[in-house]
Amino acid sequence: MVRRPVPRVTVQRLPVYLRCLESLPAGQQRVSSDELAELAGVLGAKIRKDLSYLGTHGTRGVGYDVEHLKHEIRIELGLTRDWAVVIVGIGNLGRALANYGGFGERRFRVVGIFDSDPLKVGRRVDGLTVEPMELLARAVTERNASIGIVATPAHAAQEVADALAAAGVRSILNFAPVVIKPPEGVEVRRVDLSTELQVLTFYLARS
Amino acid sequence: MVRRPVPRVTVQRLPVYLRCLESLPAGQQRVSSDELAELAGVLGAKIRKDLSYLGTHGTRGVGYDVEHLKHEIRIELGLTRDWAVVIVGIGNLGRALANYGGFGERRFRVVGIFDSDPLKVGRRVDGLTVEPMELLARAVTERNASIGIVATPAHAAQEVADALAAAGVRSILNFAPVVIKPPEGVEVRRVDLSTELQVLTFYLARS
DNA sequence: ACATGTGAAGCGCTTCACAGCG
DNA sequence: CGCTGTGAAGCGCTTCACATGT
Repeated sequence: MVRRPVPRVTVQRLPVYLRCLESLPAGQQRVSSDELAELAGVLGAKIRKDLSYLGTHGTRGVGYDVEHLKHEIRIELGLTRDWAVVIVGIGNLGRALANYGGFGERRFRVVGIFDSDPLKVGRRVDGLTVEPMELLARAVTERNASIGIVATPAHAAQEVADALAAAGVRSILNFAPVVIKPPEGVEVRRVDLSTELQVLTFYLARS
Repeated sequence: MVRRPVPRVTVQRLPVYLRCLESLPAGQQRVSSDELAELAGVLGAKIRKDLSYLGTHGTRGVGYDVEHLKHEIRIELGLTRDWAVVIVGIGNLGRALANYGGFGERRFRVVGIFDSDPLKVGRRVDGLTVEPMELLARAVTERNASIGIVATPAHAAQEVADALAAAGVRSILNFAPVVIKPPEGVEVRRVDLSTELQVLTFYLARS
């Protein structure tokens, strides 16, 4: 019960657990590890082990208090404060992300959208105006953005990531179909439609 | 050198390796594991181990033949034939996916786009017309779709996944922010913007 | 000389199984 | 009794280190 470091795989599951908890009926006060596991598509033992890293206390013979557990996970994930996000690359995907409603629910605020194409600069997307890349650095600083979303074509992604890092962004979510070399001190995660489809065809091709 | 089963993690990296190989200068004939590793952001030993599962043969002292290796990986991933894809849910994200250019390069063909909203049915998106859900089952069969993309709101995702499975789809890529219970015999993968952002804030919150 | 291919060691995560506690 | 919390075992992946082959 000492506070061991939280394994990366556990961190990746916590948002899922949180969402499952939020999907429970409004009146439900308690939940067992097996019940939550069913919703999350894992085994009960994994839920208990994962939650044990948070030092969370359920009640033996009873289960977990839903509200308390949600609160614990939110604290762990840093969701008790707002996070300012900038999006670079306002093509189809960037526009979809800018319009994505899910940001607000989780206290992510899109504070700037940027594109290098002069034809796109000035357009309005979901209440924001597309700004030129020249304004990125100042915007990140002044609006205190710590997360950058890269939705550019592959060839521009590394340069944009470096620019975001230089501007002070500490976390990058990369939607460009390319591996970015993480700038020093910056956490990069990749979301890659094309890769996911190819994993699916691997299994399709041999079944 | 017997053909052991390819580990899941290796399958997930093969598309990345393929993309890195394709990004090499046109004239380059050979590549070493360390060189490819640098591009892919991994260690050389991992490349060699991963490729060993394919029974691929590099040349000791020299490296891998680029064209041959690309071909081997494409075969392994089932990318030597076309795959028909249907997209369900034509909101911002679904529209962005329908417009996504990367499909064609990898031999994925979008053969149908569907939405339950009568106001969206009939609209044209990137050369396709949005069809009503009632036509999904027949379309999957007649157009021989094996992959379904779920881009609906969370509350509709399970139902849509089940409908896709019933229609004969064997692989589903789920963009809805919810865990889908995989229908019997169907491989489901999840792509989740909100989850990824929350993983980032976990690390932001403690640095 | 050089880079691959691979046993073996190391590491981290999953799952088991049950002690502990309400 | 029921469900959590957790050592311990099991499993799969990563990394090492070097024998192997050109």
